[in-house]
Amino acid sequence: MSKLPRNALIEKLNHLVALDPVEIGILNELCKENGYIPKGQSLTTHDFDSDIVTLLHEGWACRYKILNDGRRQITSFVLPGDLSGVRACLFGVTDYETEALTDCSVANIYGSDIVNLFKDQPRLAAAITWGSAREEAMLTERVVSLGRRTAKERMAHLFLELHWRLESVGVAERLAYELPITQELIADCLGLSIVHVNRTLQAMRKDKLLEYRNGYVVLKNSKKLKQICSFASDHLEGELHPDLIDI
Amino acid sequence: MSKLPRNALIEKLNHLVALDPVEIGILNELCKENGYIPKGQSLTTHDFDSDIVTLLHEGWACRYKILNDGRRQITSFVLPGDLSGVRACLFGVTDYETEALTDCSVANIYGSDIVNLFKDQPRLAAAITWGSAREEAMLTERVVSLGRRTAKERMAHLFLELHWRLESVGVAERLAYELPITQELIADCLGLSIVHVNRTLQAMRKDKLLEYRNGYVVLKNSKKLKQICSFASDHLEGELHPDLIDI
DNA sequence: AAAGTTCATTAACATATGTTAAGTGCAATA
DNA sequence: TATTGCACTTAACATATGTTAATGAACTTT
Repeated sequence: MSKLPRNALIEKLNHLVALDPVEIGILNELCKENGYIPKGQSLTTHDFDSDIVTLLHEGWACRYKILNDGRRQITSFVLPGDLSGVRACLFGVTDYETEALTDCSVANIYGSDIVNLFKDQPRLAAAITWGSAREEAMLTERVVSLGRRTAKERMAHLFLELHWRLESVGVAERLAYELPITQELIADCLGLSIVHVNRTLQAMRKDKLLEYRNGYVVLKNSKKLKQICSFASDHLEGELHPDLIDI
Repeated sequence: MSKLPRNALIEKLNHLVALDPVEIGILNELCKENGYIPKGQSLTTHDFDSDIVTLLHEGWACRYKILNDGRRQITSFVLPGDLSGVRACLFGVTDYETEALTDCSVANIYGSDIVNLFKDQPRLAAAITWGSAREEAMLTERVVSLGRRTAKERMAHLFLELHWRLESVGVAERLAYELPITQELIADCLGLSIVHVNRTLQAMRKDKLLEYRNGYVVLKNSKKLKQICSFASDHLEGELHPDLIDI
């Protein structure tokens, strides 16, 4: 048996439920088929026909929508341990495009295997549902940012959220991480212009809040950053309902 | 046996899966216990202790977050047929407050009954998951609005979305509906100031796009409204994965 | 090494939207 | 009938952020 790639999904779900060896085996079995997606390529599946859910092992992707005149809004970043295409798989609809921002190594999971979890493995199904719930929580936070936070606050929040997420799958250092994207992408995520992202970033540099150069972020003063945007991560934690723990 | 209230949840889920009589029976059984929540009261449950999921039969509520200096962002409106507190029930966390905007009639559902659906009724569990997925889709759309749409476009989108949702549970006329909320709430939903909401609203009135007076909305030119914000509802539809249909 | 790309940076200027504040109308209450 | 209060409206003014455009730095390609 060949060596398994480090499976960030398992690591992530393990925060929620203590997975038993059988469940870990099932997940590893699901993720058997590895794939590679070059930077720039689409990950979107639109219906049941291409019945594949993608698990990101390594790399970055993003979900976005484009308005008819070209304005783009990034709705979320897809990081290691995240699944892409669950909704398309379960319900045959997608409402956004997904694109690889770097070269990505992935696992291709058969949609029907995910579906079968719902029939046979309620604990794992619940854990995956929890992944979706966490994404909903992050979307909620993004709504708050875009609706009511200033540019600086949005920025602080994004950088902290990314750090938190990367840390929870073991891809960040204590106060730093690689951010392999352009300022234009940050702008499209935060609902700002690229020029204003640059301005804001420099102001934050000057204030010794963070460094961000050459695709590498250092949180210089994470306490202050958290104050600025009242960052909280507790709602991204969570635990399984008692009745679902023992099955 | 007393007469059951019209159950908007069943109506909504029925759009996704053709529920069989047994399933309808199960849902009605879940929703047996009726309740009443006066305007202004909180609906939020924060943990497993108050293990209750609320189904809104009649009335309006909203989810929101408040920043430390008082800025408020409404993240979603809760309409008849919507469940409140599913995430708190399954995972013991909430990340927003929920408040009744009008007097509400509800059903109180035991959280553990919802949990049991995951164990015993995969189709119903999937249908409820689909409800969450739909909410995620609406959140995504709100992110796009707040990030990249102008005030007028946001407004058009909100009014169309509300109409679409109310229609899908049979609470709207063909081109009109009751909107029992203030302009301040609309502002907090669209990330605008109350003054600018008023300005925009009047401009849209003058352009014969819509009427909105005395808590009653009339879409005067819904075709134009849809053009303005490129409104689409297909991603709110959806169907169940073939493998889940026959169980 | 020259030419072309892409991304970051800066400056000057434009504008959509926010803020403050005053006034109107209506419904609830006394 | 007077009074209060809340939501809506309007106007004058303020500002955070957008737009356009030019420049520089680092890479790639030829």
